[in-house]
Amino acid sequence: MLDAVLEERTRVVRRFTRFYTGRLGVLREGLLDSPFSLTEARVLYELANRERPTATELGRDLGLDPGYLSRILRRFEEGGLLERARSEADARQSHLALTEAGRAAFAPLDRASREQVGALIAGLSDPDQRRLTEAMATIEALLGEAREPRAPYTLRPHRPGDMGWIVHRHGALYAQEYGWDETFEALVAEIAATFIKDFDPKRERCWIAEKDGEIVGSVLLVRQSDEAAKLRLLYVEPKARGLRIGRRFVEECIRFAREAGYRRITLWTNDVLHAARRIYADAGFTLVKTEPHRSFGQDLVGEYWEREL
Amino acid sequence: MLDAVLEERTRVVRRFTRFYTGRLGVLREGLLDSPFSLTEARVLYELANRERPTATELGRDLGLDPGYLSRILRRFEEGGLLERARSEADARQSHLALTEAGRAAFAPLDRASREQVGALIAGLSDPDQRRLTEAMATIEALLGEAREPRAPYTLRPHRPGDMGWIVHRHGALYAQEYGWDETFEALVAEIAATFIKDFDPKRERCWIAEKDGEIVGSVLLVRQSDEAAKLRLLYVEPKARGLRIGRRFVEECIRFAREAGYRRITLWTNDVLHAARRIYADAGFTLVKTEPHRSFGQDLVGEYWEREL
DNA sequence: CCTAGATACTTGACTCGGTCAACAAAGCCA
DNA sequence: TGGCTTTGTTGACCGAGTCAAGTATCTAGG
Repeated sequence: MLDAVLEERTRVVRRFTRFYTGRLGVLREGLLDSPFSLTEARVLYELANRERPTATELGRDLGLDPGYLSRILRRFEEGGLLERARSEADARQSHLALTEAGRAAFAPLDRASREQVGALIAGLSDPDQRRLTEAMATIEALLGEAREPRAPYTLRPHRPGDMGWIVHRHGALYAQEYGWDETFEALVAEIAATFIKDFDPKRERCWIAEKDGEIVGSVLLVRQSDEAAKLRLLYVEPKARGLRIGRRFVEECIRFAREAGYRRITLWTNDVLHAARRIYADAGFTLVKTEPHRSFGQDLVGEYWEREL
Repeated sequence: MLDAVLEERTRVVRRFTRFYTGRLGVLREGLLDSPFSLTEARVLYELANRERPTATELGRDLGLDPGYLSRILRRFEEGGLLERARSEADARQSHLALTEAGRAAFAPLDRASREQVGALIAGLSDPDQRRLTEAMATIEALLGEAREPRAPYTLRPHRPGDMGWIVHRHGALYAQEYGWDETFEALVAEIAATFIKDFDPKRERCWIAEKDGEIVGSVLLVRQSDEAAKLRLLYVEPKARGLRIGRRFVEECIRFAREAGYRRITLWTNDVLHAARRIYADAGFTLVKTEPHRSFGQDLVGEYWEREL
C-alpha cells in the first residue's frame, strides 16, 4: 500500500519531467537567432556569473564532456569572448573570464531569456506568480544537492514607508552603538530622499530584508556614474545578525550591478564598522583610500572601498 | 517597484529552469545503455500511452521535426516495434500502435525511469514527498496550456477500513436505488474480503476517491488470469456525480493494467446501471455477452464487457 | 628526490541526432 | 474542377556531442 503511494508520486514526478522537458524545448527556441547552441549559452551564462572558474569546474557543474567543453572554450577564445589566465596555484588549470566582447555577446542572450520568462509569468496574476516561484523554490530545495536550510528571512524591493524606517533605524542604532549625533540621521535622510526622488529602476535598487513580517535590514545600490554603482546604507538589525543577511545584501548588489551594466561598485564606510568591513572584504572589495574626518560629533576614519565587476 | 518584483520572480524561474535542465541531464543518463535516444524514448512513451495517434499529432505535441519523426517511425517499423494502419477517415494519415515487440522494448525503459525517479523521491520523508509532488502539480497547472480546473477530489490507494465502507455503501445505495436485497451486499463483502486476503500489490489495486476529506467513490482492479484483469466494484456517491470520478477510475485502471502487464480488462455489470455502462463504452470497452439472471431479489440482465490493452 | 598514478586539459576521429528544403499524395473549399 | 492546405516522405547536410589517446602538471609514498 505504501508502494502504491510511492508509485503514484513517481508518476507525478515523471509527468512533471515530461512537461518541463517540453517547456524547455520552447524556451530553447529563443536561441535560434543567436549564434550559440544551448550548451554554449549555458557555458556563457556560467562564465558571466562566476568568479574566474576553471574548465573542470564548469564541466563538472554543467555535466559536459571535457573535450567538448575544451573546444567550446577555444572557440570563445578565438572569437575574443574569453580570456584565460594560467592559474598560479596549479599550472594545469586556467582561470576563465569573459572579455568585454564576451559580456557584450552574452547580454542580448540574457536579455532575451529574461524577457521570454518575464512574458511567461507576466500572464499570471500576482498570487499565481507567487505560488509558481514558491513551488519552484520548494522543488529546488527538495531535490537540490546543497540542501541548504531555507533562509529564515525574505528580501523584497522597497515600498512606500521603507525609507522612513531606514532613516529612523540608522539614526537610532548609530547613536546608541557609536554615539553619533543627529547629523548622521540627517545625512541618511538626505540620501534616502535623493534615492526616492531620482529613482531609476533600471540602474538602482533597494532591498529590504524581512523576518517574521518585520523589517530587519536594508541596502541601496545607486548610480554614481555610468560606470560605477555605489552601495549605500547597508544596515542589519542587531537582533537579525548572524543570519548572513549583510553578505546576502552585498551579493545581491553585485549581481544587480553586473546586470545593470556597471563596471564597478564603490562604497564609503568608517573604520569603526568592523562587521561591515569584513563583509566588504570577503565579497572582493578592496580598500582604496582612507581619510580621517570629524563628523556626527566624532573623530572618524572614512574608508573608500571598490570592487571591479 | 513592481518591475523589481517581476524581475526577482523571473530570476527564480530562470534559476529553476537551469536547475531542472541539469536534473534532466542526469535522468537522461538512464538511457545510455538502451538503444534509444532521448527523443526516441519520448516517442515510444507517447506511443505506449496514447490511443493510435497519428504522426502529426505526436510531432506537434513533442515539438519534433516531421522529417525527423518520420524517420524515427520508419526505424521503429523496420525493427518490428510499430504497426501503422492507414486511417479510414483520411488516407494521408496512419494510426500508429506499438506491436508486442514494441511494448517489450519499451517496458525496461519505462521500468528504469520509474525506478530512477522512485529512488530519487524515496530519499525524501513522506511530507517532503508530498510537498514535492504538490509543487510540481502547481507548476504544471500554472504553466500548462490546458489550465484545466484542479480536480475537486483526490484519489488514493485503500487503507484499513475502506473495504468496510465499500461494502456498506454498495449495500445501501443499490437497495435504495434498485431495490436489491442483502444478498448483493453479501456478494460485495465476499469480493472485498477476497481482495484483502489475496492482495498482490504488483498486479492489483484499489482506488478510493475523497472529496473534502470524505470518501465518495471506489474501484478495484484484480487479477483474473495472467492475461486478464477484472474491474470490480466501481462506485461513486450520488452527491459526487458529475465530477467524472467514474471516468477517472476507469482511466486509472486501464493505465495500471497496462503497466502491470495485462493484455485486457474484463468486467461484469448489469443493464440497469446506465451511467456505468456509458462510462465503459466511452473508455473503449465492448459488450461481449449478455445473460439474464435472477439475483439480489430481482430479474436482471448481466453484461460481460472487455477491453484490449 | 624520484616514481607511479592521478588530474587538467587538448586533440583527432567519428557518429548520429536533428534541420531544411523539395516533393508526392490526399483532402478541403469555393 | 482547380488552387491551396495538410500529411507524411526523402535527400542532403551540419554540427553537437562522444570516445579514446596523448601531453603537461601535480600529488603521494617510499
